[in-house]
Amino acid sequence: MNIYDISKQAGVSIATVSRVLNGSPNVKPATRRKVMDIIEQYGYIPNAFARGLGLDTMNSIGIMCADSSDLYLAKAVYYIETNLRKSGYNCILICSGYEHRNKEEALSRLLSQRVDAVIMVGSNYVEPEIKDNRYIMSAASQTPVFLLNAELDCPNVFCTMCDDFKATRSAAAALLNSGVTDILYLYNSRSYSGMRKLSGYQSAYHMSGLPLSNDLMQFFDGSREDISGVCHFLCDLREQGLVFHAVLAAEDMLAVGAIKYARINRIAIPDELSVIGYNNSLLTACSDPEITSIDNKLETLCSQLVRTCIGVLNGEDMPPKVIYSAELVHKGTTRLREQRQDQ
Amino acid sequence: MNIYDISKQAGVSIATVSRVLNGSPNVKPATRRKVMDIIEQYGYIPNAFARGLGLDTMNSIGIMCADSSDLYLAKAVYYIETNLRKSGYNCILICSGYEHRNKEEALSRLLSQRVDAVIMVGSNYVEPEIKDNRYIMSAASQTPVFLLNAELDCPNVFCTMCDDFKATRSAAAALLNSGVTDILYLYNSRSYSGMRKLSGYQSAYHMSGLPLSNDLMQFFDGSREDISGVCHFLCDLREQGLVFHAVLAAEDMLAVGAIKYARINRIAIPDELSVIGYNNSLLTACSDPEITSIDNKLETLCSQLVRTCIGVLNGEDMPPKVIYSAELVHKGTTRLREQRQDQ
DNA sequence: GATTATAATGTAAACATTTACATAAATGAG
DNA sequence: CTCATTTATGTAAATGTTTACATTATAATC
Repeated sequence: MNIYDISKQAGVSIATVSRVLNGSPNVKPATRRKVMDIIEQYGYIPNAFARGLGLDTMNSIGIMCADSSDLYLAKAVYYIETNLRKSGYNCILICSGYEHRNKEEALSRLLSQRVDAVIMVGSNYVEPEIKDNRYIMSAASQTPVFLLNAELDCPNVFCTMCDDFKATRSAAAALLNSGVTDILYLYNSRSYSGMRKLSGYQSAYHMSGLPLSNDLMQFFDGSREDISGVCHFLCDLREQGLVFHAVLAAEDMLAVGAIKYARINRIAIPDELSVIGYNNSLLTACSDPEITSIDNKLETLCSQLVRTCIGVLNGEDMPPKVIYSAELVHKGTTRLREQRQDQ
Repeated sequence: MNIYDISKQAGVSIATVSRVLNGSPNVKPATRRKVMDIIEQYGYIPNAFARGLGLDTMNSIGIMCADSSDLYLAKAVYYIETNLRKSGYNCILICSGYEHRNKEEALSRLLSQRVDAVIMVGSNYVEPEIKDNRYIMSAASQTPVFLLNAELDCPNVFCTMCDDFKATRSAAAALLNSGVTDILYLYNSRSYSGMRKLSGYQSAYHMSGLPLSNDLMQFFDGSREDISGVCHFLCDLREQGLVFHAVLAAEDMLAVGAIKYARINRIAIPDELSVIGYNNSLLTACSDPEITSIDNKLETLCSQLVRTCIGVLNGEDMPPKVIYSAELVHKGTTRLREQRQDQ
């Protein structure tokens, strides 16, 4: 069943059928009705591949993320897909994993599918080393690339992100202001944005004039689901004599691990230990007490990213970088003085 | 840049270029090398739409799920995508939401994209009423449909599922055996599988000969992220005088809510209240104590589903229904007697 | 009613592949 | 060296749309 069959049945040319199908205004209402009836009657669905060939697009957009089962990334994918679909786009999803080789492969796969755009979800797609981002720049020369939570200065690459530096600095400063001077910074990613967060933390110490020991910056090298691993990691640090009265975590799951650590060691929260997470995800609500966390406005970011994307695809002039501010959401694991808006 | 350009540069016909591209064995090694060189040199990527038109497939498979930001569904999508990609398929993801109308729309959207198969992720796609499943059956007449965690007897529909009935019955029976006779069954979905779980619970009471009050089966009508809503819901029940010494939850988030409820009311877990979740997700590890939960082998289910799918697409004869058994994973919120394997 | 402008429809080319079939080249057997 | 067989390559049709351009029908103007 193709457009010729329909045209024959309806007694019109294929051009007219095509026009009806595409809602062209230049069709006599009676003709439109006649054609529509035949289409309905036969349950005809136009061939999307032929359409793609003719128009050089199937209105599909590639979404890459390292691991869509990650709570945060999954939410991002959800928001992005939902927004794109409203504008008539379909999403091809690829979970690339965290290894460079696989990211590269995933990207080229999307390009060979001739997607209209590529959206890279997650800060892990941009590495601190420029040469590691070549593959993105090269892709961008063919197809516009949109980065969520990452920054890359390159033509045809559009970034939508939160100011992680400022957010982390602000959170650390709030802790320092409240009198906690030994904040353990716990992180699990050395991505561009991971390093920005770390810098924010360091900057808060700088600004306060307090000394910062390297021991207070700890990298947890484990799975993103291994909460008890985080807990043990902290227990080990404590046994090694490290003293800290706050944990500032680069991800909520690390903060959850810190809560467990505190409970095991009978450390009172927030009196003896403050904990701040990052992302303000569902995990913060599972814990008891609920975890103070930095909310980086994922939903806002995603809808802005999609807006930028649609704009670019419509040929509009769009800003290459949009930056939002994150917000510290106060819950039960901190007792901070009035939040100071630091510029 | 198309196949003609390449053929001209390489001094061969387009058929030969096509053969090289598709790894046909009937190409002289020297020719292959020559063509490959030109392809590399020009960075030629074959047009996927034209290929799709010629072959009537773009090797893409539609994945529908209600909400890919749901922890459990996100994991399923991840496993399925990863497995499909290994076999060379791309995934078009649509988050349909939970409403019938939108599910229907999502499905027809996938069909009009001419996917090779549709995978419906989540028990919510099959409703207890047969007429509500017409849209699936109708789709199946065009394209094979694969259901995860749902059951529908219809040609060209293939189900991969866990025996939720047995799993829930078994968990309830274990609680009853351990001496807890007032188990609150807490659920938040009336999907087919949701009702199967409920039946399992009821069956355990039946088998034990104990009476079962309707008040012990409670439907929580709220968001899947509203943990404190669950907590309040339980507090209200308690205030209304409902007595229960165990909560058997149809989803982990409900169990987390139960933990919060217990903490607020200073109810000791597991001594005064046992809690069992469902899915054995990350949430069970966030809670303290960690939550005993029914693990329905999501990873196994997903890889089996994909195996079935690939088999069907390869024209092999595949079983229309594959059922696995779930497993109760004992953690800190129960103290059960030796687990009895009930058939 | 003729002329012009506009609206509706049709024709045919273009999009870039795959593949059945035809043909040419290479290899092997006698 | 010839003929048969296998291997390699080429030709042309088929896939199902969209759309520029051509043509015809309709409406508007005088």
